[in-house]
Amino acid sequence: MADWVLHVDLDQFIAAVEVLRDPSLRGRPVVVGGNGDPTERAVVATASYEAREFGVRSGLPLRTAFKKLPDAVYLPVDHALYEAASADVMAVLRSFPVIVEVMGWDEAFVGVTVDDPAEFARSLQAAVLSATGLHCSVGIGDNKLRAKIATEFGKPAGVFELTQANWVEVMGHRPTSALWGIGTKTERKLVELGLSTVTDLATASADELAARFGPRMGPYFRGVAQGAGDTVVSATPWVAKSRSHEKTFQQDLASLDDIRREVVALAHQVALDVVAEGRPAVRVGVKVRFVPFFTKVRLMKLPAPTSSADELAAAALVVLERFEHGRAVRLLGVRAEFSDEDVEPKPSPSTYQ
DNA sequence: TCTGGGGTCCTAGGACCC
DNA sequence: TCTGGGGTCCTAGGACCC
Repeated sequence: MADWVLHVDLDQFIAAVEVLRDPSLRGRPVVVGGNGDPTERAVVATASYEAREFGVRSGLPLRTAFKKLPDAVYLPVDHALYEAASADVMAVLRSFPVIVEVMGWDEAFVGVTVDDPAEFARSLQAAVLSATGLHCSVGIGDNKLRAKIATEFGKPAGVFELTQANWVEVMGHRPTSALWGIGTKTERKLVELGLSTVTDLATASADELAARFGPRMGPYFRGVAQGAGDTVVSATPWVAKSRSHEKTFQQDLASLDDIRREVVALAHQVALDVVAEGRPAVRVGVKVRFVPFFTKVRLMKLPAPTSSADELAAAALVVLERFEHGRAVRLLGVRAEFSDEDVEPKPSPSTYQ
């Protein structure tokens, strides 16, 4: 028996849940996003595999998707429906003798001690499918990083194992953006340092990386390229460090009065979440995305912690005054942050194996 | 192409204090 | 004299992920 980290990821989760609700959608290109109106300012939340064949994928503006695929089915995002489906899936996972760490609506790490992790992964898939009608892919790893990356190779509905034994063979030649935690920006900076592949990064100088990316991130990136990762799967419930609401306006806001009114409305929404958390906010932030598309954030420590909607709104207005106004606004956001105290410290990236 | 919404973590610089 | 270095708090910005 050995300890394994499994990563369970539901296939095209949102689209799959919509097909369960309306089986007539099966086999058709389905695009979920915004209010379901593809002429609005919004992006694709999930596209079914049929839609992905036409280049429609998560993050694509709905208007662009509509140009590529005018005949697809466009649906609004239905949070409550997906939350319920997600809870059903997590309950199935928890019915096994395992530790389940939920990572979002459609994915979780599963810590398990078994002889044959592939066989166990297939039993998880079968149980999820029979209980919920949803397919999932499972990555098997000797830590979270490898399990998470393995899942991509298992899609759709498959199982893939990635450990120290096959890491270099599978990952060594790939671009660094294939790693979890390295995106396009960091990939580009690494290429500038002459580091194109995972193996390049894994064998790079830790000192040079620290000089370029900082004392923690530099060595952390190198460790990721070596496949190093956290092995601890924890069922401890997630505790929010902040709560926020933001809104993109279908028409840009030009008047300061309108901007103030929307900030107050967002602050009141945030206050509902703060009250629900049962902890007062200690900082308030305001985000403004000006036309054409540049974003600024200002934050303020509150004179005293509060959960009051009026106090949060008043603070948000004070922060709002600190922006340079004059340009039209396409997005506003308000965020409340909670105290770091009383929250368990997370292991820092440098403590990874 | 005309770019959502909700989060987390790291870095860096200035203010302030000793 | 007008120079030093360290620590902490606060804020802005960047990057990444789902």
